[in-house]
Amino acid sequence: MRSAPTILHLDMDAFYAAVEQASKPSLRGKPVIVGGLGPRGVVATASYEARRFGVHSAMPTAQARRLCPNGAYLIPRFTLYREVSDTVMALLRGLSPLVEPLSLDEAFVDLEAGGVAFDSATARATGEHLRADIMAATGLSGSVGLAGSKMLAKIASEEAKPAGLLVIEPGTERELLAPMSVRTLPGVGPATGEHLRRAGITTVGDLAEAGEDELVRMVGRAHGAGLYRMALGLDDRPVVAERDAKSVSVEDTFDVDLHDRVRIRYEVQRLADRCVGRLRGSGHSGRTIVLKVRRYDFSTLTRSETLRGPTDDPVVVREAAARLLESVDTTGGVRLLGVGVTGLADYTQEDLFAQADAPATGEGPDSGAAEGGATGRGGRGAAGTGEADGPDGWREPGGEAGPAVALVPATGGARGPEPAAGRRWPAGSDVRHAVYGPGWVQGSGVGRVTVRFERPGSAPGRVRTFRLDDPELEPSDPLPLVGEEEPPPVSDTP
DNA sequence: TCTGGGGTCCTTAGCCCT
DNA sequence: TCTGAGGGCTAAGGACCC
Repeated sequence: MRSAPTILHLDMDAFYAAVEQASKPSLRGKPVIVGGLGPRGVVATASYEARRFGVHSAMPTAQARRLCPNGAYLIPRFTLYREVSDTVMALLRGLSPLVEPLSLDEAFVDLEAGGVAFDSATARATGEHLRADIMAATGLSGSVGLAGSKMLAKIASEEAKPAGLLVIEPGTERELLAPMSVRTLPGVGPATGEHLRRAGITTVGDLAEAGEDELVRMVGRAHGAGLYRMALGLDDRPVVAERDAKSVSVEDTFDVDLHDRVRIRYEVQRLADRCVGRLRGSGHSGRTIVLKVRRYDFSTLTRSETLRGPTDDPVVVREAAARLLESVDTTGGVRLLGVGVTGLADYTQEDLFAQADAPATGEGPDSGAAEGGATGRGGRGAAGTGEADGPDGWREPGGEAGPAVALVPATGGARGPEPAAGRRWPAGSDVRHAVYGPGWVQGSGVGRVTVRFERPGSAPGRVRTFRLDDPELEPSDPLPLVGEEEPPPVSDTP
């Protein structure tokens, strides 16, 4: 705990939705919902306009549509979010070498280590400059919290939202925390919150009063002791710039529960390959293979197997995952499958034992192809190709995700034939038309795709509709949010 | 109404070894 | 030599976070 508020927490406001509004002028001031658009999708981020309708993160998209039927529903574009995030993180690293990113839109900064702030006044000035710099560089607003510890800085930025800055002066924290809900504290979710509520503990002040022994008795040793310290405003965790990954995993939820055992086996193999692709991409190998199965009733079970040594061999991971699957009863149906690797080694090493006795397998999906497609099915499935998954797991619109488009029946994944229409146009994805220039897909279906032609710096643009296979229309990369010159006005006739 | 994806950390329990 | 305590490892599940 420091004597000056020199730990800064930055939280970008409704980040994904704000990026979409910045890049699509017609959406500014309108409810925008970014997330999974399939039947089992959930909301990743809702703009503040959408939140007024009661839409919030983690809500099923179907429910959001009922609450806010006129909102714009878009799939996430992680390539763009990552670019914007890189710009923001670079600004933070200009303040201090000690920057700890928590996600694309959040980070801690140790201002003291950067030598830019040693007291309240300089810390506040630094935070205000930062907000202005982020706005200038990205056109987006972020909220800043400043305090003497990470926990308090994070609480401060939450209180400052949206587009604000709050400093918690050391010495005032207990008084400030006391009336707040226990749910304000990091690590207190629905389960712990309910547990505490049943014991009559609803505020941080109640927690402090309960005492450490009582809390340890209620929620366990580590959690109880940590909770008590947080209730007193004590938190001495340092800002850590580099964090080693501890596990790598991939999972898919299917639009329709899978029943066919052959298909389930095939999906597990695909996931194993994707997982290895990610594992190799990160320069790791791992020793423990984990299979995750969520059944029709949402009950989730995991099975794991630890190998003699770390591996990044797709055959080894595939076979381990297949063995684990054999111990799982899937007769009621499966809504999610996942494959993960833990016990990571920070180097890649051949697993000679396993390779020596591992015959290459090539089991295909040739039966059981009639069941539902994954919400975000990857079309390639080859190991080592790398993945376009975002850090929050949403798949990029690479022409594969897009339930806003007429869904093509699953045809057995990597080996299936191309969809009849040839191309898919996920809502929100970037396109370029030979005549009209850059735009984005507003929606598609029944053989047509509707495109709005506008760009980050332009006025709201016009909408046009094309055939799905229009040769003049093609997917394109996102345009930068700021710094692009306004293009000449587009002629109204082709 | 029906609940994503990728992580981390903690707890509990069984087993083996010292 | 037997027994118990305790540590390390593995497996499974749960809570939480963004």
